Formats: sequence, structure tokens, C-alpha cells
Amino acid sequence: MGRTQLERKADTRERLVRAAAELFGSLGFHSVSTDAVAARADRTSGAVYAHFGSKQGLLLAVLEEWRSETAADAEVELDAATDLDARTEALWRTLSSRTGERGDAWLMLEMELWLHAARQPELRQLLAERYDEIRHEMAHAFEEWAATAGSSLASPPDEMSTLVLALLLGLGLQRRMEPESVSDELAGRGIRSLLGLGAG
Amino acid sequence: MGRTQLERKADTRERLVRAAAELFGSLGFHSVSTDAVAARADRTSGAVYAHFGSKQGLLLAVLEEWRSETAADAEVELDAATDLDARTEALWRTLSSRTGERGDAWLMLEMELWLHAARQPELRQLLAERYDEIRHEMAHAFEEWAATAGSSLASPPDEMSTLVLALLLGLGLQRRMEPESVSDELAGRGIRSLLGLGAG
DNA sequence: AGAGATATATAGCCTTGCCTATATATCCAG
DNA sequence: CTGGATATATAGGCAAGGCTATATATCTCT
Repeated sequence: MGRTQLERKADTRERLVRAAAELFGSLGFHSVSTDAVAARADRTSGAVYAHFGSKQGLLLAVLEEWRSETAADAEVELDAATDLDARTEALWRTLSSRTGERGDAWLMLEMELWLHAARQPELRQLLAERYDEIRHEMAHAFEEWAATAGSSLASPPDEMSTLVLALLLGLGLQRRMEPESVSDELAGRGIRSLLGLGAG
Repeated sequence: MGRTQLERKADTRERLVRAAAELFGSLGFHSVSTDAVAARADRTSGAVYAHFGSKQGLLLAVLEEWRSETAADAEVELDAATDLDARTEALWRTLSSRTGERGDAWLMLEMELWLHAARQPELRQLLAERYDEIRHEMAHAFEEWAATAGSSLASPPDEMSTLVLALLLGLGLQRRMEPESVSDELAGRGIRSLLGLGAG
């Protein structure tokens, strides 16, 4: 094919990282061989080592990608919502709909990466940055909501977003074990409580 | 030694499960060999297979133990606290103090087991039951608090406990990546928000 | 005390999978 | 068009570790 070497390389790299993210999330890092990742990317393990040097290097690349990826996603969905209920619901759905859709890929990979980051200091920094970004996105959204509503926020927005992010993650964890225990309605109510908008 | 066979067996089993819990939590299931577990328990891998049949069987035993263990712990700490601030703080500390103390064993094992349960339906049930128990413990405590204070709860207690558990888990996750992002004070405020006691 | 049962230890087979060394395909420069 | 550079594929070495088969220690019961 008439593609430049840089294009070929970039394409392969992207395929490998995507394949790795899918497999690491669904099966776990240690249950996935480099050959399996390569096969899913229509490459061979040679390409993995040419690009990342080691399986660990591949994990690092996945985490780096993950670090910046989802913050943007959430922003899109949030901006689309209009009234408050729709907004809190959208917030929850950015997590829970993915949970249904892609075979739970989202939360599974999040937790897989969290565990690796918790065990390896050099990865921790990256995931910390990811959480920071997400919190800032959310904090920004909250400020806009308040401004639109003409009211002001009860607490500093980045503290609120820490709490809301925590709630979303924790509800996701419970929901994955027992879906009935976490209704959409309950999630929305929880978020509104944290935002200081009454539990009504 | 003059111990009965049942005692010997029970002792070995307990040692193995404890050792496995510690190692699986800190290093991860797949990074720990059966030999390593056995060595930590002052036994050999033969004992592991005599007791559990496989490494997977050992994981199952750890999860079964874990299922019932911590709910009781939390209850103790909660009953000791007197006023509301102390109570919410105790609630948070049951998670966060362990996070410091035992080298983060608690949260790490929790997440390790969550991932395995998320991937294996036969394990999921067990972790779901664990969460149920914890929620019920907490719900019970909330009802007592309300009764003591002479007030009634704004929402059904088991819904509140779902939200509070979610918050605690999520804050633990963030805290492990970036301790500064989750102060004790913030955690307490979040809990009180969810309990409908104002964000003050 | 001694035979049988039970609990744990020892030794090694065999698979898996990470990685390296090398070969081949694809592209770029002159 | 050709030689060098780059990107990917192929093949196999090598270690780790799960598991089994068997041996040994410990207990139980008469």
C-alpha cells in the first residue's frame, strides 16, 4: 500500500494500544499474552516489542492514552444536557451506559489500571493526573451550571467534583456486582445531595 | 506437637488464606506463586493443593473469608463514636486508616477481588453478598443515629448506605492515587451531605 | 504398640508466554 | 532502479510456575 512509514507505524501503534486496552480491561493484564494483543491488532508480537520494548511498556502506553482520553468524552455529554435532572443523569450515564455498552470495558479498565498504578509508583502519577483532569472538567461544568441558574455553589467546585467522582466510581463498583442495588434514580439523587441541591 | 489433626488442618488453612490475602492484595493474584503463599504461611505448595485443589480455589477461599470479615470490624468502630462528627469520621477512618496502617492492604485487596469477581460470575455473587452486608450494617447504624438524635432519616437507610459506601470507596480510590486530593474533612462533609445533614 | 488414615512435603513434568535474534517486507533517497 | 533504512514477522531460547505423583511425617483407634 502507498502509505508512508510514519503512517504505518502510527497505525500499528494505535491498533496495538487499542487492542491492549480492550484485552487488559476485559481479561486483565496478566491473563493476556503479547501474542494475543498483537493478533487482535492484526500484527505479531514483534511489532509490540519494536514499539514498546516490553509488555510493561505496552501497559504504560495504554495508561498514557487512557489518561487523556475520557475527560473529553464526559465533557461532550455534559454540555448536551439542559436542565438539572438531565445533567446529573448524563453525569451518571457517562459511567453507567458505558458499563452496559462495551461489555463494561470502561470501569474494568479503570480498575485494572488503578491496581497497577497503586502498585507501581511510576504509573501512579499518570492516573493521578487523569483524575485531576476529570475533576477539573466536572468542576468547570458545575460552575457553569450555577452561573446559568444564577445561583452560586455551596462549596468549592473542585471539592464537589472530588465527591461526585467518588460517588460515581463507588456506585459503578457496586452496580457491577449487583445491578439492582444502584438505580439510575438513586444515583441522580446522590449527586444532587452532594451538589447541595437537596435530596428531594 | 500434640495437636489434633483437625486443629493442624484448620491452622494450616487459616495461615494459607491469610498469607494469600496479604500477598494477593499487595502484589496481585497473578504475581504471586503458590510457592510464595505457602512459604509465607510456613508451609509448602503441597498443602495449598491438598486444601484448595488449585490456585483459583485458594482465591475463592480468600474471597469467602473476605465476604464476612470486615463488616463486623466496621460495626465495632462505629458503635464507639458518640457525636455525629465523630461518627462520620469513624466511618471514613474504617477505610482510610487501614489504608495507611497495613500498607493499604484493605483497599488493594478489595479492588483485586472486585476485578476477579467482575470477570468470574461464580465469584461475583460472593462479593455482592459482602457489599450487601456492609450496606446493611451501615443502614442499621444510621437508623440508630437518627433514633438517638430523635430525628428521622430523609431517605430509606439502605439507599443512604449505598450512597455512603460508594462515596467511601471512590474517595479511597482517589486518595490512593493522590492523597492531597481527599482530606479527612472533605470526606466527612461528603458523608454528611449524603445523610441529608447539610453541607456545613 | 502398631496399622491404617490423614496431613503436609518433595521432586519434577509440562505448559505458557516473555523476550531476543534474525529474517523478510515495505518504504525512501539519489 | 537500486541500496540502505525502517517496520514488521518468524522462530525459538529460556525461566517461571501451576499442578501431579509420590514420599514422609503426624495423628487416631484398637
